[in-house]
Amino acid sequence: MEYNHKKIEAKWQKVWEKEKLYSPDIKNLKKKDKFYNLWMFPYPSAEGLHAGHAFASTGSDVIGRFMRMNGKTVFQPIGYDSFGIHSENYAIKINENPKEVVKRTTKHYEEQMRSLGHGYDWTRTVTTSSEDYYKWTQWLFLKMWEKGLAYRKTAEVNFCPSCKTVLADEQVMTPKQAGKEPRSANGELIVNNEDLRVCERCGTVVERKNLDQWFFKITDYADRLLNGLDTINWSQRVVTAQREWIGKSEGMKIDFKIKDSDEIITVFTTRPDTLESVTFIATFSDELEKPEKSKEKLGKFTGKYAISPVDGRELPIWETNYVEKNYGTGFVMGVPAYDEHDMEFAKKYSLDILSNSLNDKLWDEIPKKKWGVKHTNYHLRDWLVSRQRYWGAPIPMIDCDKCGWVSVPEKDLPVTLPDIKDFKPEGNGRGPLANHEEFWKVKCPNCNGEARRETDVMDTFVDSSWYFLRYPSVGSDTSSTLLGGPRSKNASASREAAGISRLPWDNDINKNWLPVDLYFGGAEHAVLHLMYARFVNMVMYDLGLIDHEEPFPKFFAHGLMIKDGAKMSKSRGNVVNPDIYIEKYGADTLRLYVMFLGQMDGYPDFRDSGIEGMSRFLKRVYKLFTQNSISGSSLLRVASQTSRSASADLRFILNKTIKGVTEDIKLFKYNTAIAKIMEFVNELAKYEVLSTKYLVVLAQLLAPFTPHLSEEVWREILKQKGSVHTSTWPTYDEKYLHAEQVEIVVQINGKLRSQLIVKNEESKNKNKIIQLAKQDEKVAKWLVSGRIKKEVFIPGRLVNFVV
RNA sequence: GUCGGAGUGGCGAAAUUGGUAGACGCGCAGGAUUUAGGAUCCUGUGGAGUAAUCCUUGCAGGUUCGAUUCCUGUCUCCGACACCA
Repeated sequence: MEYNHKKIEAKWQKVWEKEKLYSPDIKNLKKKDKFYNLWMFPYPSAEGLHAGHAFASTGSDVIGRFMRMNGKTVFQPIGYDSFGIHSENYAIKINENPKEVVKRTTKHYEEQMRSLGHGYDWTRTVTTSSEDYYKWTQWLFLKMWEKGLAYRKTAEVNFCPSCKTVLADEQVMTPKQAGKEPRSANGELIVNNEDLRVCERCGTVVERKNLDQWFFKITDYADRLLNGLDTINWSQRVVTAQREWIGKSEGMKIDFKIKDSDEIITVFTTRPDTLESVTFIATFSDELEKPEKSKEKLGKFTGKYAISPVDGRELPIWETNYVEKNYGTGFVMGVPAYDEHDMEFAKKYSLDILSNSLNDKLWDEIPKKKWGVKHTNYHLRDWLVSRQRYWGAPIPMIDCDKCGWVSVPEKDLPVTLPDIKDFKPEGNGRGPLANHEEFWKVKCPNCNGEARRETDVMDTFVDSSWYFLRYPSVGSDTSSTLLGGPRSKNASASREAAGISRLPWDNDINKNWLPVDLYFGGAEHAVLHLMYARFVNMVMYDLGLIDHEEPFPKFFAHGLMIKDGAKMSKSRGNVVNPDIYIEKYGADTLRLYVMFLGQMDGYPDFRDSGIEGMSRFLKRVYKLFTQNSISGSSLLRVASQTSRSASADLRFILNKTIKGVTEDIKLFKYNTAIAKIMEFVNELAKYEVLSTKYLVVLAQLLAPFTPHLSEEVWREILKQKGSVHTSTWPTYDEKYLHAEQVEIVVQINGKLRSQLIVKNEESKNKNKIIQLAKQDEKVAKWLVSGRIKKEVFIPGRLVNFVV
């Protein structure tokens, strides 16, 4: 019997779907039994999934299957982050409407993800660009507005000249961080400059523009976002990244009077204890050249002086290129003696340098004498959410000459994104919808007067900030019931008509299923999606709409797959298409291979020769099952060994393997878990006839990694009841965890000289072992020349003679 | 610059209260089978040496009976933040 992966995989994928194996009964649940297993949903790109996605998503699937076999009710949903710039940019490139493109790409993604054999609940998917989803994204905006967390202001913002839209601070990074070659506005490559700030999506150098934009007040949540980090179990590097992005620094705002004027300027400092050594005041300048790395500091004296509140000294005020306009107050007190930047500047412009001793008392004195107040400053800025693009959720706001900005009433949602042909961004500061009067010309919901609808759409990261709250309720008729209200569809429809407040999720369902038990995803979202989602979740919590403050108590940051020494990307041409390998070797082989490559949080390099080895392994495994068709007895006939007590040996190996594999999976150490399964298989292969119990366990241990093959042998060969995936994970017995015989290492001066094979019980007997060791030929040779100064004995492990 | 993480065979990697370095796999070599190739199976495989033995976890030291593991210094690579006051 040959291992026919195509037949086996297609067969069980159908059966599982028919049996609803991965669609839990969402409403009947004991909370302690649930396991909400979430993988960051992908945006459906035109190229389709690559092997890197397979690596990450399989890592998530393995733990889901493991938890299911450990008695949990597992809910593992999947969806598409299909709204936004990433999808739209591609549509523009091929000159097609994004709506049409997304239809195609999501279909392709679904086929690919199904072919990988992941245990997704396909009855509950989410597509952020569908109307029944984005109306709730708009609803979210309304909640932000009602709570005073959405506001409009003119600010200097980042503008991508290629994407022709503004970007949030988090979406602007160095080319390296973005993984892009930097380009100028006209598309030319820029070489040798690591310090540029580019668009996260396209790598184009961003411009700064003063524009009127919509923001979410995430800074109101800075402290809670920071403190919450202590309560969650996340990969350390992500916590650190988020902490640094929030960038809390505690200090003071201190006022300085300006000489011969009523004006007052305020500086922010974290070192009020240096106040007595201030010699100048520095501020930003719009004219001076923006600094680049190691560029020298420039300054221009303003002619004005500030007065030191401590001693009345006159401090020259300088415009400089090293003070940030958008950080603190825009004014810095120059303390050359205690700050290297100030020192550099002071030296260059021959400013005074004063090094009075530090004065800790100033922390109390300054507020007392009303010179200043305690102040905490954050690096985090408010989240700029408007985009001058087409492919996103229209911002549900209306601008009325009489009433000002008025929100669209909830009952009027969604504000439907119209089908238009001219969806390309123009870069004039307004989105494509601004060209469509039929879209923006509306009556004011307040006064019924002439008004204009907002024509910007929302940032993609708003779409993805709440999708995990939606999944469990998808497909339930109750998904849009009143908060705590009756569940009947009619009742909810009539209330909907009446415009009564509703929720995007079923509250009863969400109470049971949230928060997410394990969130699996890439670390590149540390300060983007992961922070936005926490923020939105906290707002929902404050509104009393959910009852958990942190959406992801546990987050695992997986690594990134590498090919030929570089991150997979289309531009490098090193993208590995999993379809080819699934076709040739099967999903199980691919899954097992990518899990075996290296650590889940590492950077494994994909190789063709490696997957062939894995294919050989699975063929051997399959053969092991088909050849050993059931002895029924627990006795073994040994094929290639003349071993003493084969049955006891195998029992020891069995228990050791179960223990090791179980512990490794819990720690996401899939590579070593698989290595242990391989050792087990190598051991089993030595026997001609095997008791079923070993094969049953083998099928189970493999099940999270190779779900199809395991199911095939479980049901068809081992004739077990039900699915292997709902079977109970094997347990081990401590009493079988010691081998009959153990090896004792004998060292002379710490160097390995011999090994003794002894009975397990004897291995802990110091006198006996030392005596045996001394008698050993190889050891004796080393002992003749010297006198034993010391004998070190580690029970069951080693003897070391110091001579 | 600051703060993290890492450096182990030809390759991907294992190994932590300090106790056989290189598990598992790839690759390679030899053999069996085959008309041949492929596939499969068996054996070997860190380096040097006929061997005894010596050397080997980036480098240099230290602690210890014993160090990939702990300490000091140093180099390299990767990541986060970066003129943040």
